[in-house]
Amino acid sequence: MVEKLQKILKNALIALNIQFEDEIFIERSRRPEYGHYTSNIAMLLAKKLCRSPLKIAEDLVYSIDKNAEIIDKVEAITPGFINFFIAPAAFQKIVSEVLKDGDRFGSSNIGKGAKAQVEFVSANPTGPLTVGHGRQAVLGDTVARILEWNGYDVDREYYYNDAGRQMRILGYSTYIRYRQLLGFDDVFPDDHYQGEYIIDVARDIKEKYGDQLKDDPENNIFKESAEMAVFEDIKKTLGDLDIVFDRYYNEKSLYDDGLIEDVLERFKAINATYEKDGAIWFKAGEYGATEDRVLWKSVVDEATYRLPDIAYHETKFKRGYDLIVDIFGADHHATVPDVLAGLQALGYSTDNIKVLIHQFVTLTRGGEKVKMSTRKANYVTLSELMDEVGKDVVRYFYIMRGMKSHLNFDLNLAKTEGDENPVYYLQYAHARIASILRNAKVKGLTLDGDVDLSLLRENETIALLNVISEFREVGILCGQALEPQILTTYLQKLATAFHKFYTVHRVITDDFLLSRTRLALVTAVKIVLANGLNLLGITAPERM
RNA sequence: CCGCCCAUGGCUCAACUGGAUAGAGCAGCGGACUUCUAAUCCGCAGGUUGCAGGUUCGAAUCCUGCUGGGCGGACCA
Repeated sequence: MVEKLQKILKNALIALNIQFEDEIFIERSRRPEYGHYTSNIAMLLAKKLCRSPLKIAEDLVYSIDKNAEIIDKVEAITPGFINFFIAPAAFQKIVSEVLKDGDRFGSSNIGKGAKAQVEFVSANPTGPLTVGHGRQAVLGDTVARILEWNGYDVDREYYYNDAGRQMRILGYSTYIRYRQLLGFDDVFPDDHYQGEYIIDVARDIKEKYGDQLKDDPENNIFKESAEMAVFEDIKKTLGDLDIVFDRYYNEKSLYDDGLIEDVLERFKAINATYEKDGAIWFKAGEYGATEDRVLWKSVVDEATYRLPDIAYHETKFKRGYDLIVDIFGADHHATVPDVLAGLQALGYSTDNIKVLIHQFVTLTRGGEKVKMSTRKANYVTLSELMDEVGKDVVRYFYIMRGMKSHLNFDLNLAKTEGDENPVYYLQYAHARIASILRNAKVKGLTLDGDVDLSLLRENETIALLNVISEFREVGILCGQALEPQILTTYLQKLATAFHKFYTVHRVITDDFLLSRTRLALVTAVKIVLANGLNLLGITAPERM
């Protein structure tokens, strides 16, 4: 639709002999009086042509091909908008398009099969995922789904490090729990991991090894068992959210493959490093970052996290990804310029890296903040949240706000099954249609047979068709902006348009032709709702 | 001290390269179920878009300076 209008305007410009190279901007009108689509092109041209925008708009309207079948009416309005009123027939056609494309309706091929990678969660396996990780998990997976929907070949990747200090603490925490289970009255250090899950791991070790390891805190079994248990738990939680990673990338392999050393040597070779205070610094400032950074420590003979981060990101290029999406929490945003600077130093263009930074989550219960501390046992885990409110609500709540906003996750609201909960509003629309289809079937009414789409002409019906036709644009916009929240806003709009239609018009009546035609309409709505919900990883129920 | 993000009705949030009269939901008040699901719909009320300037035909959106909040600025990740 937009393309057609652009073409119509383009022809009008040519007819008036006006030069305009950029893409002609067409947007949905805000109000019904302004028609269905609007262009501000006359106002953009006003300065260049030194003429009143309204005059230009009027000229354009005059030159527009009135015979174009999709247009009912075109108006030029002060201060210079051109408003298009679309012919009902153009909207009505959308029904058959939806029915034809089915679960692919709205998808696009703007990705053209390019390889994309989305890296997210990337939490080290020291404990269960928290509600904080949840936002990133759902955001990342939804972005991945949206990219797939737009024709990208997407890999989901989880990057982790099981070699650091935190992991040693995890191992030692397990060891102490093990000792305690053996009856020793060891004191559990305050700053160690106090979660229940550690005790379970310790119990398993005790069952297998008895007290053989009681004086062997360095034994890898503690760390490895804990890590394995934690990872199983993380994967299960993610699986419950319908999130499956294609790859878990261990930082350690960067060392094993010699990539850390390799990157460092190349930095040195191009003189991008220098020594100061016994440490090796990277001239990040020369490559777009604000400050130089230490790459190799002097106090201990090891790299800082920045070096493996850079080496890791280089593998993404080497592995042939055309689009690289990183999802970070606000607490990691400071590392972004360093990684980008590193890649630039290595000679890569960072244009194809999109870094999405999301703000934090606060959990509230009845208006009161739920406090969270990672090491203490008093945080709410993602899996507990799932148990409490279910996958659909969790996914929806995480995605319904823009990622730049702080997310207020209201447990009470999430738990209500009533009208306050926005998830059910969408699902209810879908279930309601399913119910209509069941009733139709009982009465022997199916889509087999003639329909007359021109019967779809009441205000509520046209409004509904208009929203359906917007779905493709929304999908593409989401794919470009990588902002899933656009989709939730749209689906609310679609559900509203349907509910309004439903209260005014009956689908199943004695008029067979009209009934079958409306049945086609609501089936189309059902398909679009299901496609949208599926993109969000939310189930589209047949009954509620 | 420096950097990034945020501030929109009582609450939670929208607003698509800067567009027309800033929109929803919840909470409040008043209506609509003998008809395909009332988890719905309709109506009323609610706003100086944090403050002060600037840019222009036009600003919630862009720029500058404040105020208030979140997160960072480690040889922690």
